[in-house]
Amino acid sequence: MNKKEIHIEKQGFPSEAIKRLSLYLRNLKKLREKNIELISSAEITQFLNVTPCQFRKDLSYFGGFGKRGVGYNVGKLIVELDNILGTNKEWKIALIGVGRLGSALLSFEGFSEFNIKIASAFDVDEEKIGRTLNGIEVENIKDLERNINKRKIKMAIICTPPEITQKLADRLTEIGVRGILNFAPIALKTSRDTFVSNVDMACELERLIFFLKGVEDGQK
Amino acid sequence: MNKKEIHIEKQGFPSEAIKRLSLYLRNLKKLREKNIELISSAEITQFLNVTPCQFRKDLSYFGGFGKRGVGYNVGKLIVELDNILGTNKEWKIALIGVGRLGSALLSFEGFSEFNIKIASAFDVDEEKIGRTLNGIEVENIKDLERNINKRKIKMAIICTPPEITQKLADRLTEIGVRGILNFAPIALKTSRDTFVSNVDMACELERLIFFLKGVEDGQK
DNA sequence: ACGTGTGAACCGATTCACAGCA
DNA sequence: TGCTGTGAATCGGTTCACACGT
Repeated sequence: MNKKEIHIEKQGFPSEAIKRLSLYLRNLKKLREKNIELISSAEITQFLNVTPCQFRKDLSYFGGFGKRGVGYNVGKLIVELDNILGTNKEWKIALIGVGRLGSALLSFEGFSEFNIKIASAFDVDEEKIGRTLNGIEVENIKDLERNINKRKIKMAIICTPPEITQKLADRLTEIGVRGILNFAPIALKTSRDTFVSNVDMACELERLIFFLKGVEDGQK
Repeated sequence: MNKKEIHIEKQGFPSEAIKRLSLYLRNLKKLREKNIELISSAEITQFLNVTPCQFRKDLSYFGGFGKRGVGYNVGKLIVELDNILGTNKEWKIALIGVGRLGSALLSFEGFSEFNIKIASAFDVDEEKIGRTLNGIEVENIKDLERNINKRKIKMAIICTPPEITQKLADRLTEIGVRGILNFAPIALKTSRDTFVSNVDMACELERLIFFLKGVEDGQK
């Protein structure tokens, strides 16, 4: 997944910074649970793969949330980040393709920490349609447009076979879905105002192998 | 997931280029199936989110595989990329954490196109240990070191709860695992010579939401 | 003439270094 | 003094533009 897949006007901050803000938010919430109220950029980045400087820079794109000579108030910063990221209201997402990966994602706990809720699931398979998984009824993909419109859903996760993914993405953008997280091994083409994030697990592994191979070759 | 998570010495080419090579390889194989023998950089990148120029540049890091004024021979380029990426020999991977996501990955077809084979699976859950999923027997995580060493496995996919992930990564690097694909929502810290790729689905979605939110706010 | 291969120019992201404030 | 906030410097990756080979 990659910044270039997200089509955005110039923003003044790197798109990767947003992913890091999510990371910070998650960790701040852990700190709050431990009743830690104050934290410096050096302390919080200690366990993330981020430099203190980058942490401060990322925050500075959105404002000055710390106190010089002191650090950041954990509770206050959580509120700010919740605001910036939109985590303070629930976001409904449709999931398309209830195969193994799809059903794993349906029951993935990790989304809830960011107030993300899978609100609809679709599949082509008659076997799956009508069944309920993790509280969500699997619907017929023929009803995609109708149901997504009805529920005013603006985001989708695609985990279908690659052959049908592009057409699906076209249908989704057609009805106003503006964010797509794509797990199918294909690079989606979408209009400029739709944000796509491709997670290509095979390519990811492939890259690891490449670097591993380099090490092994070097040892020979 | 992100270039900075991979610890590498200066290579002279961007780490992202490797992911793109995988993408090219996958598409070249599709072209070969359609009996297309010759392709230009402009033609192949038409359906990928890559410019012709970037395609040529990516290849040029590893050599000149095309013919000027002509294009690239599909079959020949596949052989070259297979070589560069190490896809010409089978890679064994261990999978740790056979929850919903883990078992989805165990049966993910997409790895085979790159000659990637999940060779071992581990879990802590007594219920799961001993069961066979997609031809792989789930083993007790206590036997992690013994079995990974025995099978000379150098790579792992982690899909455990985040609390135990760091310790697991430490155990893995300890016994010589040098590549980790991490799905747990935590930024792993590892030694310099271990390559880690973090796939953090929640942060990924969070970023989509951020940009969507921007659009909606703009409309108000 | 055509499409590749590549040094140079450009652009965006990260890091540095220090001014500013508690 | 200590840590934040930020313009400036640096670094790395992408894109440009054209020389080169077929």
